[in-house]
Amino acid sequence: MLISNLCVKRKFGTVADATTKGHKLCVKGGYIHQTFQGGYTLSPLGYKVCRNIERVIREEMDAIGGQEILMPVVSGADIWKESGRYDKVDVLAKFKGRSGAEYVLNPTHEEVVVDFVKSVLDSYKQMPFMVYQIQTKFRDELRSRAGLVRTREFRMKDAYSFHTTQEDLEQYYNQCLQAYYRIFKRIGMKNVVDVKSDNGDMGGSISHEFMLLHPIGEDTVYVCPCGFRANKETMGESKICPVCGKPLEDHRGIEIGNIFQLGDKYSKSMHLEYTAQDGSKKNPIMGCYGIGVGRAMASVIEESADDNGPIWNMEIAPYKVHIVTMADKSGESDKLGQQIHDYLTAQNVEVILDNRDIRAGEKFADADLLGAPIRLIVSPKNLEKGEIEVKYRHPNYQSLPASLPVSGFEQALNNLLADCRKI
RNA sequence: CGGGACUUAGCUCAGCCUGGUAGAGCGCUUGCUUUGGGAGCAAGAUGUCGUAGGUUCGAAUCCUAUAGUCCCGACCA
Repeated sequence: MLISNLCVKRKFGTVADATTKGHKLCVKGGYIHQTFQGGYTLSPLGYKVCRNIERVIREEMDAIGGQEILMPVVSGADIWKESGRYDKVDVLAKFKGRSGAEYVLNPTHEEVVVDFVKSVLDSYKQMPFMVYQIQTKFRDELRSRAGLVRTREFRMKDAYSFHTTQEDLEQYYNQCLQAYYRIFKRIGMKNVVDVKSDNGDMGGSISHEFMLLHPIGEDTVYVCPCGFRANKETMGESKICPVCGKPLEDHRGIEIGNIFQLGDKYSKSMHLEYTAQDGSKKNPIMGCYGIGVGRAMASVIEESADDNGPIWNMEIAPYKVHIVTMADKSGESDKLGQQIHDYLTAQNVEVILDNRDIRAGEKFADADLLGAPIRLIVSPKNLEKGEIEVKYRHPNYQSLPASLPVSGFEQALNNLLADCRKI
């Protein structure tokens, strides 16, 4: 891809209405564009990051036996009335069709998934299983905030598991909890903790929130050096650790995921039954597991960025390699830049080439905003030495080579990419 | 949903108090000079001044209504 053709507008100067560093960089770098209050269009750049995060999520969900499905954004009001949540969930957006039929925009999909599973589940022999989707949610919140951190429409991974016993649910719930840590680590989050939380309108018993500890977070997390953690709601007024009795530390947290043990709340209210081994009809025990994809993306930028732009890792960077060619009257730099670009494209490596006839400073500033982990600088100065200069955006890569040979760059680049993926 | 602020060029804003027919910087187009961290000079294009009413000879400017956006708070499966 040529940077001049990239359908992304990077901006100079002040970004009005952006209050956090990450939000500013998302707008400045052209990752997102606000379409309405709480609703964003993802540019090719933003959507690449989003899809990379989703790929990691899919791999980890599949690894614990998840089966991907796709449910509709809209559903009839009937299933929400059946579950009893139609008048209870105030973020539920309701509307009517021309015929007067009542619809909802699903803010979460317990009702829809139970309706689906009713069409599938007959016997205890089919359980346990988990289905998940990555799809758009709409929640009619009164206010959005900080770009993708808090929106009204957003991409979400929501997973639902079905079990014959509470013990089986708990075992799977812990598996899922571990999978969540793997996901957050792979997409480059550093300071993530899980805290016990209140189930609220979701019902059920145990639930955990995954919090990225960060000053811009909207939630308060209490953390004890002994390892105990809880969110403010579940602790009430107490600020003393119930485990060791020491005072708890306050942290702000961004809630990037949550998992719930739902029990039989939905399977019972919506009459989802299976035939047990003894021939009796029973309601499955359910768990549900959510991750906000856009919020995860915003959180990574908040946590890992410098003043010039986001710092992506190899898993989620929109482009892995960013080639900058410098002014060169002989045309040799552009020629080699194009060769490297074509080689990487053929290798299925996401690469972007900046061969614009503009000053170096603007190219570097743009490269910082795109945040590719590997930057190759092709210039007359470097060509004289027979080298391609390499710069790394991610601090973990700084020990890697600072240059590659021009002759045989293919092999050297392959090795470098392999090394980067390992770190 | 309570409190506060805002809406003028693609973006960031000035102009409004004191009414007289639209401005700057950035971006964009063209040319020349530049070219290792957002360059310089010159020329050029771009607006129903959020929308609808009202006052007035005349409204971006004053009045009313309405829509949208932002911030703080509350809310948040």
